[in-house]
Amino acid sequence: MQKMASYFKGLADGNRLRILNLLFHGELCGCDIQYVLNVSQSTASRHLSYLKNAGLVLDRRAGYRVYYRLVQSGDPEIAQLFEYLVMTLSKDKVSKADMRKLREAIKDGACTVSEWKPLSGLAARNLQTKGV
Amino acid sequence: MQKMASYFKGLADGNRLRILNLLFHGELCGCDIQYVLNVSQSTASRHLSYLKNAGLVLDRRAGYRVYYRLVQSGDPEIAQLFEYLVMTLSKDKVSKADMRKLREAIKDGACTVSEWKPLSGLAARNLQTKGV
DNA sequence: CCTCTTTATGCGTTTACACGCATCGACAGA
DNA sequence: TCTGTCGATGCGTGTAAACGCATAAAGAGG
Repeated sequence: MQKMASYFKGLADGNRLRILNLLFHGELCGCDIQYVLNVSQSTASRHLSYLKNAGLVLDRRAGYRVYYRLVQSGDPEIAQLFEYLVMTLSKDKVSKADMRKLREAIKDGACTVSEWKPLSGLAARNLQTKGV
Repeated sequence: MQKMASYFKGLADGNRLRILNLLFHGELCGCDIQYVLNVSQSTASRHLSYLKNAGLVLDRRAGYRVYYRLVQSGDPEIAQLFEYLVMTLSKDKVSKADMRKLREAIKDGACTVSEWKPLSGLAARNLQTKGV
């Protein structure tokens, strides 16, 4: 019961739902998530922290990046929850826009799924985000 | 997206999950919910309020009681969410205990589903709850 | 060692819960 | 109208969350 509440606490925020929606696409590093959501770095990091603590997301360090991924169905309850989320979020307007933005970013050289071209599009995008 | 987050906010608390679990049984008045959860009256009332505002629960006044029920699938997203909850909560230890307590209460004369025996077991239970 | 990129965290501010106590308001029945 | 039962709400307290800014920490690569 407390575990269930913890899962739902993790989902009880628009930004975190957007993050999960992106992670259904696959493993992502923090900077790409920050870029798509267009929030401050600390906000992105903290939301990822909450998702980890809620037991919904795992992370993995690779160099100076950290890659985040969904917990892989240790729990049947989580697996079914993710099924529900995929089904529901896929119809959402914001989710669709985020996915488009993510695909664009990947095409331009984001650092997804460990096969990133280092420091190509990313640095430029960060400058852009900061309005420089 | 914001609507989804609102639903999950409604579910992000153990007591509210317990309430929803009870409401899967059917319409219930506030006093019975308070009795089963064994929380203060204000706590029960406020949680019911949150569930209403989250768009998960409806209420109906009948005399000096208010009956609460689940929103009936106006939204396919809610219907599927409830399906998930029924499936998941039914396996939970606390949920099972609550359901047992509710059935006992109904047998003893609680005011469920509009066919209540007025003021029989209920007043006694309230005194009991208050430790008198 | 120094610098750059990425991520985590301390700080302050604001808002939202969570809880019980006490009280008010709504209603039914005498 | 008076009383009893229910439910909502104002109040105070304590905790947690959300956000950005600034800074530290981790790692890569000169």
